[in-house]
Amino acid sequence: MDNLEKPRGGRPRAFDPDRALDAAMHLFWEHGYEATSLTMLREAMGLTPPQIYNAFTDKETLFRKALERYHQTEIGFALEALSAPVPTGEAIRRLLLGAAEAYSRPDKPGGCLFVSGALATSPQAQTIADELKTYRKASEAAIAERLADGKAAGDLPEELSAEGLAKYIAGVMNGMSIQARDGASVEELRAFAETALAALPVEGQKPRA
Amino acid sequence: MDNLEKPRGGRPRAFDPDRALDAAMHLFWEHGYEATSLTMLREAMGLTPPQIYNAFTDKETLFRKALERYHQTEIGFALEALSAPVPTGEAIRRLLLGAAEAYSRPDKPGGCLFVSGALATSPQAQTIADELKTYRKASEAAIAERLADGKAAGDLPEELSAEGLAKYIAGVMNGMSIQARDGASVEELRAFAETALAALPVEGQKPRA
DNA sequence: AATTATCCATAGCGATCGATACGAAACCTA
DNA sequence: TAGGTTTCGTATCGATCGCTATGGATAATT
Repeated sequence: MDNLEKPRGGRPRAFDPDRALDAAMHLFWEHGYEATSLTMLREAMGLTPPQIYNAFTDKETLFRKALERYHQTEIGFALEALSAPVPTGEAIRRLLLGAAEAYSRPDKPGGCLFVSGALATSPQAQTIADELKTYRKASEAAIAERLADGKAAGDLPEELSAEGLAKYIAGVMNGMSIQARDGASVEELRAFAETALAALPVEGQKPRA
Repeated sequence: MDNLEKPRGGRPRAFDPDRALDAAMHLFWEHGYEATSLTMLREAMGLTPPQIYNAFTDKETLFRKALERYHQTEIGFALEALSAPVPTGEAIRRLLLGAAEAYSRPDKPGGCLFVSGALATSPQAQTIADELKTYRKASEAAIAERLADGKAAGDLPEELSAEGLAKYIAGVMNGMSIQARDGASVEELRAFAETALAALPVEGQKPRA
């Protein structure tokens, strides 16, 4: 962490890098990497260009740090759901319902930054698109691992493909992200999640109905 | 259609507008609206800027015509599936399996133009993003209508929400679009579709297995 | 052949993009 | 207090963005 190891001397920063990064993250979340201009970042972060470049190197590095911050502050529900000591079906249920909440917060941009941050880009930003794909693939892999554990625990049928089902669950979350961006409410996303859960090969502890 | 009513006189076009529009469509499909520059369009369409602007007015109009062309030439499977004289479950099945094919053609960009064309944009391109959202909402509405017909025909339980299930199916297709963009094969997308179909409240005519 | 209309190619428009040069200001160490 | 280091604010940089002015070329119409 750069902002922890103050080397020595020099004029102190006149702003809080974490607050600035937070503003940048929300802007990237809303408009994506390429469509977010330095002018927009300047206004949202309340900084001058040299302040931004001195603290975050360049736009690409700023975006990557925004990704890290998003991962740490906005989608903890995922790791929580996948690591909770509950049956596999319940874990996936918490994952999808958590996404329903996280993708439709009123004070946040809709959907997931990992999806809307850079889906279609210019050739110059291909590395950014690849980075986001890596994040999405990592999520999918984490789900697959949880499902494999579920198979080992007897929660899921032995003949099931953990990778295949993980692709479905990750894809459902991506679809929820698009629906959220189209204005779906948290209730609609929850209903979406419940419907998606019906496809799981587990004896669903159905919602109280 | 402008290209049908030749008014009279004048020097004839030295290019085929439909071929040029096709090249533009594929470029927008791959890179999205904003990230596709006029330079890229020039090279792909084999035209000079004045030729493009004379034939298609401006970049935004060109994109809108590309959307129409995409709708007409690339996703006929959807209307076909929804209007086929088959039970509702089979219609949705054809819809999702058709999407699996259409989103992973080797000679085409992955996914759906209506999703990747403009998901996160600059404020200047908000109208374009809204236009794409309108297309997505229209697809969802078409599915909801087919589901309502299915309820009337007794294919689906009466207490089911056609709109809610349509949101799920449309969202699943959006999710498949993202997965296709991440390199999912047609087989993986078909498996995705089959899993998603298991959530439908119909006696599934399961795949021959 | 003369007129009119449309398209072609060359060149370049103003605006915005991401990123910086510069020198003054503000802190620490010695 | 002097030296060293970092950030500050101001003013831009060259490149690319979408787009167009201009004038010659090629057709149908009269």
